[in-house]
Amino acid sequence: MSTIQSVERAFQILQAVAQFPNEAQLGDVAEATSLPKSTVSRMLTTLGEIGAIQQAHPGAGYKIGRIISDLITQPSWLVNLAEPWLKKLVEQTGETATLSVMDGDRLLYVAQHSDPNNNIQLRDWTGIHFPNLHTSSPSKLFLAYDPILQKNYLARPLQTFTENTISDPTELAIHLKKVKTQGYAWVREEFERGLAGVSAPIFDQNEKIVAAVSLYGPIFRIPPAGNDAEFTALVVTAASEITSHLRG
Amino acid sequence: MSTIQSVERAFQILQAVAQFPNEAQLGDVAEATSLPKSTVSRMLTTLGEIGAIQQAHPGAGYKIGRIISDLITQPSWLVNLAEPWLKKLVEQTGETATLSVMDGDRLLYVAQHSDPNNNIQLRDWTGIHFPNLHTSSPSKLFLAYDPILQKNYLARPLQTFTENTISDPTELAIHLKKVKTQGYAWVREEFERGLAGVSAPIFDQNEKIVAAVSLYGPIFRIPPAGNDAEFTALVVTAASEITSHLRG
DNA sequence: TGACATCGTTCCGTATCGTGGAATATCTTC
DNA sequence: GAAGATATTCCACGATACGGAACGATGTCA
Repeated sequence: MSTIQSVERAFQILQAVAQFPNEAQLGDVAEATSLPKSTVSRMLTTLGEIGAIQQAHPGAGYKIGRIISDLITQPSWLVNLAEPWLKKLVEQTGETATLSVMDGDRLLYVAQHSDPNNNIQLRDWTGIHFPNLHTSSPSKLFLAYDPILQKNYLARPLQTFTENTISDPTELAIHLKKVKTQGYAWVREEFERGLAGVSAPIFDQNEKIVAAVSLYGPIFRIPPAGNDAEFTALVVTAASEITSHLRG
Repeated sequence: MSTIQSVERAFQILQAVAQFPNEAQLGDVAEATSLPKSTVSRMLTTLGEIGAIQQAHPGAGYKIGRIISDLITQPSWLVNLAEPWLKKLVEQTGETATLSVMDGDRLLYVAQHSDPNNNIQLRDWTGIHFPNLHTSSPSKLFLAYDPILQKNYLARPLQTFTENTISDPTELAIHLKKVKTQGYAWVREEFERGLAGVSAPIFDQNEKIVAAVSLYGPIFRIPPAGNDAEFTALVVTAASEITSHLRG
């Protein structure tokens, strides 16, 4: 099948604009793409109206517009549903809020929000599949509430990452029983030094865990064990409200 | 001026694809955009060849392609030139390497690289204009080497951010003299708790400072004062090599 | 196995759209 | 005010994109 020349040209122009260090002039783009200035002008006008290209003010140079970055943020209904609660947790604590689900036998992070003004940030886990279920708080919840998953997981060797990692299967089973009883899970430097957080489960109408809400941060900002009740309650409440919303 | 329908349609299709939680089917996109399937098919083929849309395999659903995210990374000649050294610093230390320049009377971060495997990350400063020159290590260098900038800056009140901020103009002038003598600048929690790093200057052929290379991280991972010579030397060496390259 | 439904691809006549050179408008510099 | 540079607009034209129809591939069901 043939392709569409105008669309190919539009992306040539976008890539040319993206290559300029600051802002591109129309003549620069025409030169870079070997297209007539009238063609480039019409393309830039179209891309400008779409929002794929922007100018600080009329007459200013051109640069890549916000629409391009918006295309990479791919929401889903659960991500959309949970977003207000994740943002509220960030507002309340300044720490990083995430949403995760199980995808096969690995945890999948599907959304992450954080305070953009914090210099110390967690890396963005969105889209990442995490196999080491015993070392992260959301996946501990899935292990706690899903006996089949837990049985299969404990049958495998548990890798040790830090001195805090719970690698003994018996010890982990006891720990997961406690997680289920209390209805939330903590990790403190069990996967990596400096990283701590708490998670709470989101259930569907069949009382089945479908997702987990988490609040993470660098350990020096996270309340220590024994003094974390308020912080924990925020996450448990958020997850509980999302569950209620999910049930209708 | 008129706009280009095909380009508008292409972005309609991209936005439709972006809205699907997992992968979009051709029929889904046709429905979402109210376009005939043959039109959508031709568009998806074109966007696929460009790389703006991708399929895991033929017959699989469609999702946003890598080209879109590439458009947001905007290099410049200095950014391109410095990139190998910034990446090397990240490899050597695991910390965050940045490149910054002065833009008017504010510091501008133009590039940042970090180890993607670190959970504790610095937020991305790229594109940010930073006015508080006395609290960041690259801008201390500009203050140290540019007497006019220093004179004008010291004439203004210096804001205090932490107990480590040097807010007294006399004390700052003495500190900047030392920075110029030693040829690098450190900050340790002078702007925000937990944040520390070192910077070294890049000079042009006229011995004028044009940019600064920095290596930042959370303070618990950064070598303490008195034990930072090796860490400092890595940055000074990188900046010196870039200067040599710049000079030809 | 055959019928049927659904999805995606390809074809092709048509006319709409995108083209690009030229003219014009705007802005900056001297 | 003139000259130069940059960007915008116009418009005749034909090349391109269009979309319905036909077709091929795949999956489901009796």
